[in-house]
Amino acid sequence: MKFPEHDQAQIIPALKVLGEPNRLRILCGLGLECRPVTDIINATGLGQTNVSFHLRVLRDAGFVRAERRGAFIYYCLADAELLRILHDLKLWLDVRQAIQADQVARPVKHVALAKTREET
Amino acid sequence: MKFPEHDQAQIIPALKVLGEPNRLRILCGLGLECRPVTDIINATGLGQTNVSFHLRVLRDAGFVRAERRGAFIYYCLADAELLRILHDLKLWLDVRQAIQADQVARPVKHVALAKTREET
DNA sequence: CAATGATATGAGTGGAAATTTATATGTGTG
DNA sequence: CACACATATAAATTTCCACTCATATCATTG
Repeated sequence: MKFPEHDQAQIIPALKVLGEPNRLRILCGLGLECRPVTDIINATGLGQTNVSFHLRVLRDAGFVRAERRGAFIYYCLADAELLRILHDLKLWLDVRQAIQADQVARPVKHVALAKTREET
Repeated sequence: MKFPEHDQAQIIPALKVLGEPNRLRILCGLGLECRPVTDIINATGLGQTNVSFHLRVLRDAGFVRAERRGAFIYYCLADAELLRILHDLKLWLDVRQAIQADQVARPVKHVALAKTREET
């Protein structure tokens, strides 16, 4: 599979947005059912201003939708499919970790970069 | 779909690693065929030390494999499947962008956050 | 083993991004 | 319309991370 720079440039911002712990937490805490900001603040324990900041980033990135109802503003996932993609990544990482654990377990000769001088 | 904090903690580092432009460029430039570092340096135009730094991050994350052959060290993708996941994300973003462009096109009433005072 | 080339590591620095502090905007309610 | 509440924005601060500079390690070759 090929991945031209143009496509890279497209996903980079998305990866940056998702790669921030509090932001991902907010995102994953959100379902498709919309919730007011105060809920999110309580659920996460983060400061109001901070939550607001992250919500804006998530909104700008198109990951969440905002909807005003009276004095409140409700947020929800723009598309739950995103979670599936993240889950895919998680599964891949699981497999990877298993493989690497295995490679460490039986001392195959693979790379020896940056060797610590034990025996010379 | 559910995404517990434990799973989030697992993917965060991966997202961080992938979210850096030069790193992603190195990764995507790499195929399954291994290449020595000098090749990567030339291909990217980055400094040797910088490339080395990013390669270490990629290696620690399990995204690339390193293999020594004589004085050279060859790097390649640990698993091309990763590119598929990134591609999945790209496709999702494509769809998202189309949807949002559409929503901007016809002025449906969605949110009006942070209104700029044009008419009052 | 001296010298050269390939790559890695460590300390230091600058800039960007996250968080906080302070304040503004917007909305129901008496 | 004044007040209280929900949320957003701006500026200031802190935290983090990519990049560079200097140097170390490792392998090859003479």
